[in-house]
This record gives sequence, structure tokens and C-alpha cells, in this order.
Amino acid sequence: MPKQVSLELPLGQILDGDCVEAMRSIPSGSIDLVFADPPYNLQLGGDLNRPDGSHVDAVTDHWDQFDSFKIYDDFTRDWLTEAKRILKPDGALWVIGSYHNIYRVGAILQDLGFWILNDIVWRKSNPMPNFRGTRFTNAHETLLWCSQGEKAKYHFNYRAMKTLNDELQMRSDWVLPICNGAERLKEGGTKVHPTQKPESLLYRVLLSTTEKGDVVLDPFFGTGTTGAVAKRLGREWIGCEREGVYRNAALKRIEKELPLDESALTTMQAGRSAPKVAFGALVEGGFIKPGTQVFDKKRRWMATVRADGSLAYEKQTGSIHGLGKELQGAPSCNGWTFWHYEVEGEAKPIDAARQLYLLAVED
Amino acid sequence: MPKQVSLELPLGQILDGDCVEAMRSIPSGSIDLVFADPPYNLQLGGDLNRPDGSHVDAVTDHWDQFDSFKIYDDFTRDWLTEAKRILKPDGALWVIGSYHNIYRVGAILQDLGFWILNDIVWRKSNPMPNFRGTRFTNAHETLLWCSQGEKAKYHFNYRAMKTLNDELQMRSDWVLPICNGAERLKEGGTKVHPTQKPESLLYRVLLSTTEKGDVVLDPFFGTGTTGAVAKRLGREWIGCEREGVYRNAALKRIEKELPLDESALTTMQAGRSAPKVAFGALVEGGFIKPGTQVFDKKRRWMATVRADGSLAYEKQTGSIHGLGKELQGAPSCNGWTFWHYEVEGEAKPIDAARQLYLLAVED
DNA sequence: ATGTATTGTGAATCCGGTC
DNA sequence: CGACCGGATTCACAATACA
Repeated sequence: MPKQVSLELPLGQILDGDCVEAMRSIPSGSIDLVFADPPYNLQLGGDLNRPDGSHVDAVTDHWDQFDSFKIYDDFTRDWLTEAKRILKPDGALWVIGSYHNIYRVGAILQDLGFWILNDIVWRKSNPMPNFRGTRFTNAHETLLWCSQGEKAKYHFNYRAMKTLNDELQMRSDWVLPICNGAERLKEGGTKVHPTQKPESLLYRVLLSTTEKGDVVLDPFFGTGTTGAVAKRLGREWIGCEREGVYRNAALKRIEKELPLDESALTTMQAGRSAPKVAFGALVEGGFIKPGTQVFDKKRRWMATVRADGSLAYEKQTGSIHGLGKELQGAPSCNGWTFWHYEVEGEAKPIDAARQLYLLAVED
Repeated sequence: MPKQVSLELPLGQILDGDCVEAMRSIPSGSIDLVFADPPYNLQLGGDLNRPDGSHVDAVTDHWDQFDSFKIYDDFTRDWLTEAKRILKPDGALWVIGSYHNIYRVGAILQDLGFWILNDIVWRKSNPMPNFRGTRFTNAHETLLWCSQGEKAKYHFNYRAMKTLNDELQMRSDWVLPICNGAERLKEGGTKVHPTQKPESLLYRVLLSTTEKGDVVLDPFFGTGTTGAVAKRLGREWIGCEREGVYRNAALKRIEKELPLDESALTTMQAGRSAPKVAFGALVEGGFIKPGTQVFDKKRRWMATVRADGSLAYEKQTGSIHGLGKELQGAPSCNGWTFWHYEVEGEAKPIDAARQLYLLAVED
């Protein structure tokens, strides 16, 4: 069923000017997700040099300058209030920040009624060191994921995250590299934006908490990482950005971005919206051969796959779920994750075979 | 020089009662470190309790989320204010919390003038999974490390942390297991305290930001992890705890704890307390002879060591650092690694001579 | 071409004592 | 308060240069 999207929304556009003003033009309850990367209010001292004497190119842009906590708080309350208004009742908010600002942002969004679902730690695999040896290496940033309120509904693609994380629940700490290399936008050798976020971060945010066709708004659009990843993942996007240089760079960048095709998107959500698969279909299709030995993680029980998709353990037989439940004496059992089989010398849950099956069936 | 410790301080004692009241008995500016693990029992649905444990009558009072935040904020401001008062000007505060309370705590301590030095992520290696599959696995908690203010001094054992981390700077994300096994205090098979922190966490906190003999106060002492680790590391401790059960368990536990001996403690700080060495002392001691030719790695400049420990290059003279800085036109220069000299036909940084000097001085 | 050494750089609240 | 100066201080990658 196609999503019903208001025709009034400026989809695929970057609104010029202050983000609070820009958001005022958006109808209430019309946005599925707001992702915001507001200024961090760094308040740096003098220059900083590396031990080898080279100079550190710091964030000294005027947009990161605030005179006091009060001014920063007022600014934060303003844009969060508009964000809350334009979000659908089951919409969600993401904010990223560092210790300089995230505690203020977090407290204010709680005051406004947002409900924190998780705080996520982006653990940088390659952070800038602490050159002077005066503190711990500042090696992470924090993201807050919030619903509209304590009782509000929200969307979480549990299966997609679990698949992405090699069949383990996705944790609240994400290890991702910072944005550099070919991905980092440069103009004449210098970076276009001082704090461009990695696409992998947005990829995970959008894949976990939006559906295909959802509308994502980014009030601090910068060079458009949110827009680029949204387009790739088949989500609609709206940006707000005051700086013309950033707007132009973002439009050029998103123009070049190609959406993933339908099948890839469907695959990523496999398990969640995919039809139920009978274990027997895998056997039938040759993905698991009859006679295969399957076992639980601790190898307490080793059962045999039979041609009809049932399992046999000594005198007992049953479905993958039923036999797992019986053997453990448990009230229930997810056979897909309980039973494992050997693939190239490695024990994998039979759910891995289901993923292969789904991939093949898509075509 | 031995630390001057006020004789009035209740060292090695657990103060009974409310922590704000208890802290009032502590003189101002007398504590080196406050470590706090405050409660965050914003009851989510069902009964509502104040942080002090008293029950909120939902019939007579109209309670909503705003009210419960307000109560928690007031409570937080109260104990943080007392903590700030009793801390020395160069003292430090640590607070641990989860997303339920840490954003409120962080904003309030900033409002009170505390200066955040780092936020630390305790990444749990074995967190409780999210059983319902509705969110990301909540796999971390957050610690805030703060000085008394923006310009305030503080203590950081950089070398000890680097040693602990296999000669790499310690990062702001710490991977540590949760507290269970033999370390977890139990009474008749059930855990004594619901949120006992692992000793490894306190070990790192105390080792990084206190010196031997420092006084550590924990306003929410619980079963005394802070006290146990403080005793082990040769730090003094004071606790506050309302619950008699916890107080008794903590006293029994700390009683059994054995302090590390002097040599172990000293070793762990090796390198940190090493005295600064003037280049002149090496010349004076004969480790570098006056007239020695020193040069940079690429042999662009060759300077001469003079009898007073200064260097001469053509018409220019200066310290090892200053001359290196001038010649390169760099903002700063570490002369120890910039300048080299010939030892047995091999170019070595003059820092090698410093090492020899230090070895000789040790004895 | 392929491998090795060197150089560059990233949201950073980044020195301390003396005069 | 500022100026001055001695001394201490970096990790993971990517890009470039060179063998």
C-alpha cells in the first residue's frame, strides 16, 4: 500500500534560512522522522597544535558560537518545539551531539515531552587524539532517539538491525569510522563542511526507524548526508540550511546519488515484513539437505534434519520450534535461532539459511 | 610531602541518613573527589516514588511527567550543590547514570558551574538483551567527569591510563563487564544491591583522577564499591548511605579488602611523576659533551651544544625547544625528539641521552 | 604494477610556573 | 591580569611519494 503523502510538503528541497522559520511552513503532524545535527557550542580556547607542530583545523565557524548556556538553551527549545509540532504522532526524533551540548538538548527535549527510547553511542574507530595528554581521548558522540511521548507509538525495524548485526541484537553502541576519504566533500583540497557526518551513521538511523517512502526532515542539513542516504534508501527528504555554500554542495551531491533498487530494499527488511517461511521449504529447495546435523549453541543436543523438514533427536521428533521447546523444557523456542548447522567449519543459526532462501525467492 | 588531611573528616566511615544532610557535616573545600551513582527511579507507570523513597499520593496530587522531572531536578540540584561546596578547588566530580537521568544531571551540573572534562561511556560487554525486540539493546551507561569550573585545575594521571591501555591513550569509551560472579554481593542467593557497580570501573576512575592519600566521598555508597577500591588503592574514603542493609554489607566487604602495597601503587604511576629534566643537566653531567653536533632528522640544520645547555646555529642560539621552533618556523617544537646526535655511528634523538640520565639518577 | 615509507588530518571545550 | 618561556604531547586511516 503506497504511503499517503501531503502534496504540500517540499519534498527533495532545501529550505533557505533559519530552521525554525523554515519549519513553520511545514504542516503539523506531517513528518515521519526528524534527524538533527545542531551546532555543538564548542567554546574552544586558543590554537591547538599537534606534537609535531602542525596546526589543528578546528571548528571556528560563527554558527557554532553562543554566548551562554541560556542562549543555547533558548535556541534548542525553539527548534525542538517546531520539530515536535511537525512530527506525526508516531514520528520520531534523532539528535546527535557531544558532551558540550547533548546534556542540555536531552534535558530540554524531555521537558518538551519527547520520550527517550535509546541513547546511542557512536564510537569512532579513528577519533582525533588528545594531543596534550590532559584528558581521555574524546572518542565518541551521542545520539538520542525519541518518540513523541511516553505512550506514543514508534517504528523500529528490529529484524533489519539484527540482520545488519550478524544475527545479534543491535546494541546501543555503534562502532563506525569518521567521515573522510572519498566520501568527504572537498573543494580545492579543503573540506566543504567542518563536521560532515559519515553516511554509515545515517544509513543505520534511517534503516532502523523509518519505512520506505517515509518523509525525513533535517533542520541542520549541512552538506546533505541525510538527504543522500534518504534518497538511496527510498525515503523522501526535506532539508533546512542557511549557508548557500552548503546548500549548493548538498544539491550537487544528492543529484548524483542513486536509489537502491526495490529488491535490495526489500531484502534489508527481510524477516520483518517477509512472508513466514516453513523450514520444510528450505529442505525442499535444497538450502538444507536432509540428513544435516543441527545442534544448539552449546551442542547439548544434536538432531537430524528429515526430508519433510522435521527434526529427529533419539526417539523424539518434531518441528524446529517444537523439538527445541521439548528438549529445553522451555515454554517456547525460536527454532531458527536455537538450531545451528556447520557452514565452512563454522556454526551458524539455521536462520542464515532462511536469509539465503529469501534472497533466492525474491527473484 | 604527605597530604594534609583535616582531622575532622570522618574517614573510613559511612554516614547514616540523607546524603545532603550528611554532606553538610563535611567542611567546605576538603574533599578531593566525589563519585556519585545517584538513583534514577523515575517510576515509569504504576506507583511514583520520590528519589528519597517516599511515596507520592497520586490521588491527592496531580502528578505528571513534568512534576516528576521537577522533583528529580530539585533533588539533583541539592546534592550537587553540597558536593560542589565540599570539593577542593582542584577537586573533581564523577557521576554515573543512564539515559533516564544523565541528561538532567548533566545540564544541572553545568548550570552549577561544574565543567565537563569528558563524558565516559561504560560499554557493557555482557548487557541484558532487549527481550521484546522493541529497541536497541541498552548496552552502556554514561559517566561525567567534571572539574570545579572552566578555569579550575584538576588531576589526570595520563601516564597511568596510557600504561593501563597498552601504551595507547585511554579513550572515552571503556569496555568492562557488568558486576557478577564472585564479586557480586549476595545474601542467601539473592543480590544485596540491585545496581552494584563493577570494581574495575571504580578502579579506573580512582586511578585516573586521584592520588594516593586523596579523600574520596561517595554520597550514594550502596554496598561500598567505591570504598573497597579506594582502600585497595591507598585512597581515603567517606560514604553516605540511608539503608542499614547496604551499610552493613559495605562495612563487612571493605573490612576484608587489602590495600595494595606501596611498590605496586608506585609502579602503576611510573612515568607520570618522573621529574622534568633540563637539557643543561645532561651537559653538566657529561651525558652530552659541549661541542657535540646535533641535527634534525633530515639534517637540514646542524647545531652545536654549548656549555650552558643552549644550542648555536650560525648566528642563532636558544634552548633545544626554542631553536628548533625558530628554525622550522613552527608554533612549537619538542627539542628532545627534534634534535639528534651520533652514537656509535648512528643518529639518535637526544631523548635517548635523557633516558640514560634518568636511569643514572634513579639509583 | 606492487609494496613500503612518508605525510596529512579529523566536532578538541588540550600547559604551567614565573615575573 | 598578561607576557614569556621551558617542557611535554598523537591514533587511525587515507593519500602521496618512492623504491
